[in-house]
Amino acid sequence: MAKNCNFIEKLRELGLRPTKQRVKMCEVLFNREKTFHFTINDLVKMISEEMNEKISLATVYNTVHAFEKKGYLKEISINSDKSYFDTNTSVHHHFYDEDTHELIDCDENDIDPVNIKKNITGKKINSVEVLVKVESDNQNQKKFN
Amino acid sequence: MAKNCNFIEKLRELGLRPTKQRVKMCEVLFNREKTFHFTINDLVKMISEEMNEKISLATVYNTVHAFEKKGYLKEISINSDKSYFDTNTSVHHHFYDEDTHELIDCDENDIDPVNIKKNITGKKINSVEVLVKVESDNQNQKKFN
DNA sequence: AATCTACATTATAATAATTCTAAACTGTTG
DNA sequence: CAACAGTTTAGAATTATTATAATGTAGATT
Repeated sequence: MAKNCNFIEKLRELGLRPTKQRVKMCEVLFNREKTFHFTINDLVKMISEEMNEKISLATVYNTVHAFEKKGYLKEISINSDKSYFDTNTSVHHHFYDEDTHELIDCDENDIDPVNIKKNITGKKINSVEVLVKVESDNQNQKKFN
Repeated sequence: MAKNCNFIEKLRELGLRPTKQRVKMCEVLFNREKTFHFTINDLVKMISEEMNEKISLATVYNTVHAFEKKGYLKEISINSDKSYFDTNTSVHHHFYDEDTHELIDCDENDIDPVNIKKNITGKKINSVEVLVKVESDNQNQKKFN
């Protein structure tokens, strides 16, 4: 769909210099049909699979945070040892599969809007996130220990 | 309220040896009117303030996880660099103050139950958590930069 | 096109949270 | 009270992330 030159233009619009590392990361992150979730580690793997040259880990962190600050990535809250990011930056909720550690988007229609009747005085709401933790439902399959 | 001997008895019931470290941690965590939130760091500080002897960091981690596994502590999801725990293990939601990094219980009546209309097939729901991120609402107070 | 400069990248070190390890210690059981 | 399994401990190891400081480069200026 979008070609490199588009990313170059887009980066410039955002006030980010279109370095080859950033353009590459745009391709990996945004040049696809569907949005997806990833950890920094996932992303490093994806990049190295699609590339002969390597992008430094520090650059991956820097660029992910730059894209996040510009609103093109969203960090997702999971109590875990690592951060998850989402290329879907719209307001939506998640299932988290505790078996596979996979993060899955909730369809907008699958969870009714959360009704917050009372907020904390003097504070404004920045975001409302629902995290539904799920696990395989194998009643038959007993664990050995 | 509950005295040491009660904690000793309680620990034994749970199949946890009532070592002096565990009893001490019970006092710090559960011997109070209100439930509260803490990080491991907070807890270590609380313990050292109330004690002449120290409890090893590894033991604090071990014991917190033991209590969590037994269902007397709950880990709370916040995208952050550290884990938050809650001595309130009932189903309830949270406000997270992004200014102060404070975690505040939602009153049960302040958020309507979350209605999940469609789950993932073959999976059972372990938990549903709402996290409402808030920030001070000072329209008047402009930021310099 | 050569030069300049602020912004970027990089390898590496540093930090922080957490887990692992293996030795020493201690409730509990017989 | 002896024995053993479960615990604690200090410190090392691991993992995720951020900081540092030298080098590289995009884009403006000459």
